[in-house]
Amino acid sequence: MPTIFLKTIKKRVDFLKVSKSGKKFFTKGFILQKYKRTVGLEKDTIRIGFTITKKIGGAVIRNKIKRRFRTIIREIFTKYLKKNYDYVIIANKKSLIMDYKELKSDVIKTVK
RNA sequence: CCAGAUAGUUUGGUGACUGCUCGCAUUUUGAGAGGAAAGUCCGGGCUCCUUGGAAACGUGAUGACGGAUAACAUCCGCCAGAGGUAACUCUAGGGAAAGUGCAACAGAAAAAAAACCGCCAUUUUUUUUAUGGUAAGGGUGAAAAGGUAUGGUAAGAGCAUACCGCUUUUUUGGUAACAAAAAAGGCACGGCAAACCCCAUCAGGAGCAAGACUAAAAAGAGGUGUGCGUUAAAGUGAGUUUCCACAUUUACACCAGGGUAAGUUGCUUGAGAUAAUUGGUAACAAUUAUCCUAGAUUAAUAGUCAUCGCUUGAUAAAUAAAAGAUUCGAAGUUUUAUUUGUUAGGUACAGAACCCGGCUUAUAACUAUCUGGCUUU
RNA sequence: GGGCCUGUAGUUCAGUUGGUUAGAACACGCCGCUCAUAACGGUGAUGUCGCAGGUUCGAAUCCUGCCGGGCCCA
Repeated sequence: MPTIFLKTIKKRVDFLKVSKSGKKFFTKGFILQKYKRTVGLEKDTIRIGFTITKKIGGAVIRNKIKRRFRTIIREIFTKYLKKNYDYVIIANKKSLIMDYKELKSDVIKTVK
């Protein structure tokens, strides 16, 4: 079993690729997009990105949402996430009010 | 106790588990958001345009006076005006006697005055009408060419006098704005310059996505046409024009072709912070000592849970004071204050992005001093 | 991060420079025409001029500060 690497998506092009050709899952707090990469440049890595628009709030609120999602992913990625996949989470306004445990269970459901 | 004014401080703590960025370094240790980091409204540093010097015009900004500062539209002091019972606050606060312009409607008249209703005189004479005097009163308007009182007059009027205001001059105080006093002038000189403008002072433009380097690729050094020899051409500085100076020999136009955003650097030691002393009313300056205090780039500085603070409301108990009823007294009742427990909330505004000095806006809690009012002694 | 533009009826725009009346078209309401609808004709309403201060006798317009919307950079 090779070790799994976690990386973040940083380029705009990658985000567009995921949103165009990936599968979408909707929940109360966020939208998840999933896409399997064909190029084998980075083997055995999971890449994840976050999209939080300016409509949701100021910089403080956006940062807080991002941190919460990041910790959730860090806790669960070894168990649930598949390698060679790209994930993008688009956050909603409700994700700020929602409970941490509730949000975590939602993420696990959609990732499967 | 209530209401207000000014100045300042802080930005919750502890623990557990799981984590992020940078530096040293090689497995551990050190550091890690703000008073506004915000808005991008001003002023600088820094970089490029770029390898010079000056003048005129134009454009923009600022505007009492004196200082502080690298600089400013900032700050300090002071003056004037306005607001407030007061503490205190606010003011784009030069020039309307250089010129041009504006003032709808109303009103007789909106600026070298003029006369609608009036008032008065003369003529006529019951009145009307006409001519002249007048600007007290009425009316219009945001604004009507000093105000009040007395005298004076045909009626009136700075026509005269007193006080106030205004203008000019002198003296005194002050660095100055300005203030005070005295004398003179009978008043000639209304408002708007955040209308054009005039005066004084200042200002080149663009911005760290500036700019520099590395790698890759392509080009440079490809083609065609036109003009061409020191008298000239075009260039160097920015908005325009002109003058001087400078260095250069090819210059200009068109066609064809390439590149589509990688990395490093700029990047954090600076008009730096803290403390003391000295000078200054103060802003601030000088000297000495100590300290190094974020550098990300889908963008770190935290997430979850527990608990303790702080604070608001509800509720229960205890203690203290007051009230009226009953009255020998106590318990009990109501109100207020304090303490303790339980429970439900709240714990702001908000996240560095090259760096500083301000301004403006958003906001939680606390402290000190001062002012006014109420109550008690 | 930096630079720039723009906000007026329900919608699309005039008016702003140069201060004293807020307008046009479409849409909307009512009436007429029609057996009925549309079209057509008549008529009517519609605005804190993005918000808050200041200058002025007077501000959509001039000045200052906020708020919203949009664009650009290598």
